[in-house]
Amino acid sequence: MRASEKAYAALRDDIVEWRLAPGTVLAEVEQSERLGVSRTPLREALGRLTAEGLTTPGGRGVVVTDISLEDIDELFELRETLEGKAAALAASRGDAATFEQLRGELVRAPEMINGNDPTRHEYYELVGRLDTAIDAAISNSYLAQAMRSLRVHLVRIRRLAADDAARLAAAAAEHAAIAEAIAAGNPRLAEAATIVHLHRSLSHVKATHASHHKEHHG
Amino acid sequence: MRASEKAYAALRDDIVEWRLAPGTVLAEVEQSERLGVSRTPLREALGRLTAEGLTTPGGRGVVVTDISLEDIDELFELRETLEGKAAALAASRGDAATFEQLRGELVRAPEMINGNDPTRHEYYELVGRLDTAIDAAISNSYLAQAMRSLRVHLVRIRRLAADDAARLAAAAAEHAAIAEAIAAGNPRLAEAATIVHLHRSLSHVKATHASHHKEHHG
DNA sequence: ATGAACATCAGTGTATACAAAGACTGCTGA
DNA sequence: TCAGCAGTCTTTGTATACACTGATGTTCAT
Repeated sequence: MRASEKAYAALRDDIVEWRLAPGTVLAEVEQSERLGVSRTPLREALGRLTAEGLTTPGGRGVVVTDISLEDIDELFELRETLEGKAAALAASRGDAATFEQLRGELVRAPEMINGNDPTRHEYYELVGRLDTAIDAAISNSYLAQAMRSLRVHLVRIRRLAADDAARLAAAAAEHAAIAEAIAAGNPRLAEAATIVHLHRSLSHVKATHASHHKEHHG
Repeated sequence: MRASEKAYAALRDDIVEWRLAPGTVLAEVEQSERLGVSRTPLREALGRLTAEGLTTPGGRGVVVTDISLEDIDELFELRETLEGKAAALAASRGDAATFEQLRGELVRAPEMINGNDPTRHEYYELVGRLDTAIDAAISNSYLAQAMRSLRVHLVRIRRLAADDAARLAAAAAEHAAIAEAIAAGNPRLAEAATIVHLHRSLSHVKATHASHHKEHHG
């Protein structure tokens, strides 16, 4: 594995998993020593992170960007636009059998969620497969790229919300509804189902974030 | 000016202005010598270009990405989604006086187009001001960023289309309609006006491209 | 003549040394 | 005591040397 790739993956992970808090300044020598690479590949990694919006060039060095509550609203506003359109396109252009299959798996998702894997790896992998299927179905590389660049930030936010079993089960049902609409070739329904799902996710995130805040400061 | 910035600006310009044709491989030593910078800042420039999608890592070195006719369709599909949403948000959140002012200027745009400046600098500057005003009005940095990253590719495409006076006058009228809808605070009308404008632009680009193709090969 | 193995080389990936810019500290003067 | 300034020192920006990889061509054996 290339050193720049290694540094990028490590830093990205540290930021997404909140091990590097927003506002942290990433000094080049400090990080290059910590990650065991030289400054050259480290700078390349920082450049990629900045391009993705996970870091931003601040006065001295790059700093980890903040995600405030307003940012989350903005993020979901864009996400609603992009994923709504993507779901509609997938319904128009996608292969019905593929999404019918995914719908079937999603309906049985509660079994995974209540299983004995605390990381819910199997569940998240299934949701990832739905994303991938939509990406492939829309056959629009620019839109797919735009959504990919958004997902980084979403993973970061997901880490803020407690992924309790109840919410996950509800989310699985919402995903199943999206898959069903796409399989049925109904663009407007697919878009609507996506928007409903995103709004519920947003409400959940904001509710959790508010309680976290209360817990820490109240 | 930093060397990396200089290299980035130069390469980006060369690609957007079609001086570097799609498929051209940008070898590091070759380009660094041509631009008078060392390999280190040049690599940073190539990284930024690749992040923006103007170049792509191909086997040996990075190559200038192609823009085919299908790509243009995909690009406008995403553009319709993003700019349609942006216009709607601007209508909801923007300041009416600002867009009323812009509408007035756009109505008088034909005078600029038929003026004696062959580059139509004044006209493009006015259209740019409309874009900027919309960016500011939506107050959504993620959406604004997504649109900015699209505009690079659009400039590249614009260079393909002949910007004849007739089309420019029509485009100005379409822009005026968008500004009017935003000033009136009518989101759905603003979105519709944007979609109409983009479709007409796309038709014009494709028509020009087709005739170019015919001219060269027929 | 053809195929395989090896050598050579072009070109990227990485490390490090050097240069420049900017911030912090301490001093001086009012 | 505080403002201004200079010096130093940290940190980024750039250049270059070195390492490694993959490709290409050549040679030798069959």
